[in-house]
Amino acid sequence: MTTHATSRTDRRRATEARILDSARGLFAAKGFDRTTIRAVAASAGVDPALVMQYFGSKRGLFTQAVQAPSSAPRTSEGGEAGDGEALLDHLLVTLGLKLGGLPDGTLAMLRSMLTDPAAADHARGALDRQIAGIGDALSAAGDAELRAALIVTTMVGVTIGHQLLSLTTLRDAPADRVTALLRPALEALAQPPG
Amino acid sequence: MTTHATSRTDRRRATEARILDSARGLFAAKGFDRTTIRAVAASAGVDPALVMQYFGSKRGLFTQAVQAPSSAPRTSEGGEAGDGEALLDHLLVTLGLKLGGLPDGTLAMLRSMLTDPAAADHARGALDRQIAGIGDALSAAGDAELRAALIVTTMVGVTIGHQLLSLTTLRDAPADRVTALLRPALEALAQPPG
DNA sequence: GTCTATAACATGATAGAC
DNA sequence: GTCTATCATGTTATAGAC
Repeated sequence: MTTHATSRTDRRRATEARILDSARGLFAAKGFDRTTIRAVAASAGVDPALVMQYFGSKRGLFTQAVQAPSSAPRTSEGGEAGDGEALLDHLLVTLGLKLGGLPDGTLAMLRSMLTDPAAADHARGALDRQIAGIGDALSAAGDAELRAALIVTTMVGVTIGHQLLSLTTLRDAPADRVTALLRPALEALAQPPG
Repeated sequence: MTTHATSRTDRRRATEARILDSARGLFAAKGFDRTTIRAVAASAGVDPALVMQYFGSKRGLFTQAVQAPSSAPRTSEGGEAGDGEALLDHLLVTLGLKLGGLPDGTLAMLRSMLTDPAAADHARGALDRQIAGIGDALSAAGDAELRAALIVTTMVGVTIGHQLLSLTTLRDAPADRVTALLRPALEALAQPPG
């Protein structure tokens, strides 16, 4: 009778994943401070102490939850090759996906980054890296990195307005219309001044 | 001996203002959740109970703190007249001021709006109103309001990246260079597509 | 291995002495 | 009017029973 279809460590991994899913969802919806271990445990159907046993602390749970691979598309952390035109296409496609719905891990970080210093550090690092990558691709003239920063912050602003604030005008606008209107603006930022 | 230079109600108003100033600063720096009544009272040099006596609740304190006139320039909640060109100038000047330093009341709202539902409602209302105003000024073709929303969210994103996240590239960039680079992008958003 | 019980602490709010 | 003392609650985290 020791041959079960699900071994002990399998079950352990399963509940661990269930806890991480619940945590991601709650962190994304309410942010770090307002998400309690109790609520995560209840949502996952386990005891609060078990969450602590597995992840050590609330911060550890948050870190693992936002970094976990989960089952969602990556957020373009890969090759930033090609010329400016291809780069813009890539950015707009990425933004289109973002507007369609961001993975909970990213939402959790976005929501917490203004009030939780650790999340702020994490977000700052990720955005700075993205800015550096785009800045390299825009290496044409001076101010390339500053222009890259404005491109990134623009997309962050639109994403926040749409996903986290639900601004009425943005909420029910089709994603492709948003990207179409945004394209000339990003092109202007991608081009060197003068 | 009843003729003091500062009457009783004068002193009351003075300490009330001091409490509001401390609250604004802390709410701006740490957000609603992580700002405690005790910390506000300590910063203002009064007893925590006095803060409750004056403002009833933490929420009441927050509301009065962010809405208080304070001694800072208004955030362009006034006449949105003129043609598109003048509007853009106005927006860029406003953004330039924002980059120079936002009033604590506005910072407090920006910082808390992603995690505190009440602050989110307040911010959504203010931004929706601003979008409607700009949308009227852009009444040229269709999508005017959506383009206005993108203009506003762009500025919000840049402001957050600069003031709240301190993205390294944006932090030490001169404000006038930022506005100069941003102008063509906002112009592109202000113009009807086609 | 899992959960009950509780420790240890911080917070917002209240009541009552001075 | 101002502050001391406290309540009631909710939090993370720990120890020990099952």
